[in-house]
Parts: sequence; structure tokens; C-alpha cells
Amino acid sequence: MKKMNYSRQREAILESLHNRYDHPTAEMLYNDIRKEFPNISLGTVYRNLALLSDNGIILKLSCGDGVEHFDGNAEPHNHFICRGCGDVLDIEMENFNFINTLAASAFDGEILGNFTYFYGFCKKCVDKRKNEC
Amino acid sequence: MKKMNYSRQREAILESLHNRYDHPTAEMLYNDIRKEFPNISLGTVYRNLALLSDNGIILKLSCGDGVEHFDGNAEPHNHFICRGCGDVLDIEMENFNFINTLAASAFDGEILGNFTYFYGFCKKCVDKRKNEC
DNA sequence: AAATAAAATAGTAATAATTACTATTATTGT
DNA sequence: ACAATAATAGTAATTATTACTATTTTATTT
Repeated sequence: MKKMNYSRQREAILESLHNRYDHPTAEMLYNDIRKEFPNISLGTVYRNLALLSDNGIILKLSCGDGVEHFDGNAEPHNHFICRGCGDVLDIEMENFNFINTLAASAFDGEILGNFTYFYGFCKKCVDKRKNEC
Repeated sequence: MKKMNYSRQREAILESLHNRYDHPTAEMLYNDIRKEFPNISLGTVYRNLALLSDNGIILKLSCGDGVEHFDGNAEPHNHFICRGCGDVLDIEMENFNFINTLAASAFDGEILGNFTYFYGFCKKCVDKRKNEC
């Protein structure tokens, strides 16, 4: 873990990330934080997100839409990606990490963890589809 | 499913993908196929990979290294990403899709499937580390 | 088999996301 | 206060991917 000095920008990034639950992209965070730090640089946002996720303080999510998303909650939990609106939502599942053990018995190597992305339609999109019929 | 006319380039892409098990990127496939079609275009490779994965004939894998990987096997199975060498390997697990049911009971919406990526160290990298000690 | 329509291609240009660079500023330890 | 280190803003560069266009291939109809 590389030494980190305090910086208000990094604090603002973390705070913004903790205040929202939509798993934002670097750009979304940038736009958010600019309200408080009008001349923060997009590079600063990217650099800090990389630093924080490298150190396990936040999570970087590769959801398959070509942009990295970030999650202020680094505790193990799962995610859902809506095929309708693209939203990334949390799914909390108790004792889910037993799948690592399951995988370990099917794999010759050392399994440390997993990222699991569920996909389908979120409640909003299911409801919307119902109304259209 | 959009109408597809036959094309030798697409066939070569599919064949190359079926002959290798390293979950290559578009660029890797391009280099492979160029041996047979010296002036195939990288755009053609991208376009066909998009087409094939949109139609469920191949899988697109977002492994978190900033490049899309592709898998010629579209049957549901899982993947392992090595933190040592970056290799993407298959993990076949019987009846794994029960986790969808599990997720459904923790989520308000419609769950259609999942992508699960395990990570850790592959056998080769575990062995290498042992020899270094 | 010629004619036509639709789809695919090569080659290139454009875009979008992310990283790298540099001179300046902020933070930390003495 | 001072020196050493880390972080920043602003910009330039890179990388992956997509879009565009004139031409060629494939499929369909006569």
C-alpha cells in the first residue's frame, strides 16, 4: 500500500462516492465534485479512483458497458445490471462467498474471491414493460 | 436477430475463436486471422465480434483489464482471472445457475442470468511463487 | 446465368475513455 | 520555517472501439 497524503480532492471523491448508490463512473463523479471544487481535474478523479481501488478502499466494477463504475462500499456484495435502463444496483446476499469454495474444487489454482454480476430487468423496467402491454 | 449473410471473414473469426481457449481480445484474433486473411480489417473483427455476441453465438467478457475478451463457448460457464499473469481461464461448475434463484430472492426485479468472475492465482503462477521462496 | 438488392468488407477517420506529463501547489515530518 | 514528498490542474498523448464510405460479396429473382 503506497503512502497516501491527505488531499481534499480525494476526500471529496470518497464522500461523493459514499453519498450516492448509483455506482457512478469517473465522469459522473467529476461532474458531482465540480460543484464543490469547480476546477478539480478529471485526471485527479481518475488517479484517485485508481489509487483507492488499488488499495481496496473502493470497488471498481466492470459492468460491460465500456465504462468503469465505482462503488464506495468495498465489502463483498454483488451487483445487478439492468438490461433496460443500464442501472447498476446492489444485491446483498448472505454467505455468498461459499461459491469460492465451490469454484476451488473445480479449479486447479488459488481462488481469492469473485465478482458476480447478475443481469435482467430492474423493478422500474419490469413495471414499465407491464404498462406498455 | 438481424439477418446475417455468410462471410469468410466471419467464419475465420469463429473458427479461430473455437480453436483457442485463451479468451482472446479483438486485437489478438485480428493478428491470428491475418495469417490467413492478410488484409482483413480490424474493424471487421470488431463488427463481427459484436454481431456474434449480440446474437448469443459467442460471449463477450469484461474482465476488468480495460479490454474486452471473447469466448467461443456461449454455454453458461464461469471464468477465472489470474492476478499473476492476467490469463482468463474457464471454470466449469455443475448446476451453477441456482445462484440466480438465490439472487432473485434477495432482489426486487427479474433476474435472467449472471456473469461470475473468480480471481486469484492460476496453477502456473502458484508454482512460480513457490519456486521463488 | 444476368440482374438486382442487401449485407459485408477494407481502409480510414473519428470518438470516447483513460493515462501520462509537467510545472506548480499542498501536505507532512523535522 | 524548511526540506522532502505527494498531489494537483491543465494539457497532451494513448488505447480501444466505433463510424463512415466507396467497393466487393453474397443471396435472390428473373
